[in-house]
Amino acid sequence: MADVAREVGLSHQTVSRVLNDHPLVRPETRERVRKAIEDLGYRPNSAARALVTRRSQTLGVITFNSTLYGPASTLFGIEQAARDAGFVVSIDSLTALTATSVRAALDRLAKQAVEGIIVIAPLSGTAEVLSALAGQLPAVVVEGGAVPGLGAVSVDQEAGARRVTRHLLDQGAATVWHVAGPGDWVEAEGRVLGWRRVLREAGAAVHRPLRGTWSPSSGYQAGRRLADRGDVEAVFVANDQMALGLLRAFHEAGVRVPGDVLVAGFDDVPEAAYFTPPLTTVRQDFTAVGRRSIELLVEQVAAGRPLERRAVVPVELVVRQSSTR
Amino acid sequence: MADVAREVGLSHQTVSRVLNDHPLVRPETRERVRKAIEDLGYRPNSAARALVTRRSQTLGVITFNSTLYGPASTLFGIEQAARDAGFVVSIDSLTALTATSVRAALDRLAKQAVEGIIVIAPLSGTAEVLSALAGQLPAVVVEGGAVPGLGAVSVDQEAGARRVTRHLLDQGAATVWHVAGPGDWVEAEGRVLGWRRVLREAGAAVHRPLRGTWSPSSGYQAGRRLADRGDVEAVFVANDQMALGLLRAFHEAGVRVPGDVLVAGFDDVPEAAYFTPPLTTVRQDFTAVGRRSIELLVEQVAAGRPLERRAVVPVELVVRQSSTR
DNA sequence: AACGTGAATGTTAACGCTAACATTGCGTAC
DNA sequence: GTACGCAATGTTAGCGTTAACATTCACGTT
Repeated sequence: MADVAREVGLSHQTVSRVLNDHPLVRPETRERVRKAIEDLGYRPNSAARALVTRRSQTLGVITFNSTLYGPASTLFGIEQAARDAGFVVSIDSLTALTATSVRAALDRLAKQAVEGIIVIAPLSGTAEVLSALAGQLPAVVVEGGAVPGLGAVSVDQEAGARRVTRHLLDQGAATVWHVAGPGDWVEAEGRVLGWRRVLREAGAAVHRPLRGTWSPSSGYQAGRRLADRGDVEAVFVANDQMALGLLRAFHEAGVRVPGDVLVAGFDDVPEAAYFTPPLTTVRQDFTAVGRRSIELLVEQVAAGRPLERRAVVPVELVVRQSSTR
Repeated sequence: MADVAREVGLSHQTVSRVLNDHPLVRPETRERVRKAIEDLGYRPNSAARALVTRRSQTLGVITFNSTLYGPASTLFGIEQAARDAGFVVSIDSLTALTATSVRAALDRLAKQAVEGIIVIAPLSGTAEVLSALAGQLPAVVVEGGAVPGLGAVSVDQEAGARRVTRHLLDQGAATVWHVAGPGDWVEAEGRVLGWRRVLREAGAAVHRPLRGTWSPSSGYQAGRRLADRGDVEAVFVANDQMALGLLRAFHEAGVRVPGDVLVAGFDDVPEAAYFTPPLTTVRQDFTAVGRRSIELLVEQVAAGRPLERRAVVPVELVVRQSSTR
């Protein structure tokens, strides 16, 4: 910076002013400084700036299962939005989702002096661990249940489940079976709730949901069991991956979809339209989730303290062959 | 730090020594300082440290299409390995892959004073843009072709393509058709090369590859065209997503797989085993790619300058129903 | 007893930047 | 013509850490 100042015959402070768009600099001076910066290839030292301003311009993201379509897309939205807001994103992905591992991740991010944190760790237990953060550091929880004093962004799981269940009933099914995700996942429970509510309202039989792990193989197993029953008319599977496994099991068992059984999933992964048959599903706008998370977080950072805020991202029912006769 | 020093009645420098595991500190003193740090909840200021050491402990990653299974998994491997090596990872994901956007990303990362960069941007053109980096900053290119003076990690695409093509021939096909990825992708070309070579060696007819975009819909279109021909015995599709689309097209056209046509893909996404029929494919160890990238990068960072290094990650043929009679 | 030696600790000065206050100089009012 | 105000720029200090050099002190050597 001193070099640039010398080059234009001004003080380093004026150079700093140009860099920070301070208004009290003559336009002509500003230009001269800009040119000198360019000529000398000067780059501001972010560590020095962070030291004196006490702002790292960094946001931390704790994520779990980041190779799945959903979290990966959310991460993508976060990164884009953070950049637009002038922040850099530091990722910390977990291999296991426990109180200890989340705490360790929080610790690592704190060490980096992040100004705020987004947690994509949709286990019900996460909320508790994070409540320690409330009042300390701005944070947003994605699909992690409500944490008093923090931001929360979630997809309207229940509405999606309701819509897809109603759709299956409308297609003539007497009732709808449900292959749920793991019980300790917030998203899984939201979907169970919506599904059950519609069945109750419609006076349809409510069978106990089958539990899967989100993986295709668990969907496959659920599919085998449902195929064996022989009295199933419609199945709402809690995500597209499991729905794929279920379709496979049905196919092997000679159960035709949608001929014998109607099937619907959740997520709308890019592959869903090309399953056999193309899968009816609920589209989640993961990128929007990422964007909204950053909005909520940046608001807190600007306020200089955590704030309780909530955002719900709407869903969209996508009807395809697997659920239409 | 001064507070800690005061607490134990020592100088701040001794505290610094404890923090940096300097040997010349009495074990007893070390313990006292550790305790005071704990008691006071002191956290070192990374900006101050970065300022004086001129080391940010940060590595940058430029990625493209990070919502796809491959890049997302690679990213995951990178993040894990970087953490183990004591580095923090800053992600910059691109929405478009052009010389300008890559340069902009490099610029943003440079501003963050990253100590090295990994580029997951598998277009042939990337190499040129990055060659400007050679000699400047340690960098590793993933699947981006060789860049003189930089590290490069790639999956052995050609070997994978050779193996899968030979497998299809072994199953009795007179020749193998190929649905390739976009021509400007390094991976796509590697697969074309391996495929063609095996056909040549076997004296089989080499048909012009059909070009897709990696997406299921492009695979679907290719599938329709191949189904129309009626003389196709086997197809090697350049990735699993396109293979899914192709399977769908075949299904609609009444072409049975593997009865009428043998099909194989590439990647081994988690869904592949549950396609209809389960898909023969080539497994890529994306996590290993991430790990190796960090190894190569850390080596350069330790050396204090870019080094030309190459790592090739092996592949594995996974035979499933789609290619076996 | 004086002296060197080396382990353990202390002191000082940067690192590159911004905040806060200080100075300059020019136009305007009286 | 002096005083004032305000825009534009300059000067100084300090953010929290580590590097480099300085000091102290215990101990063994001669």
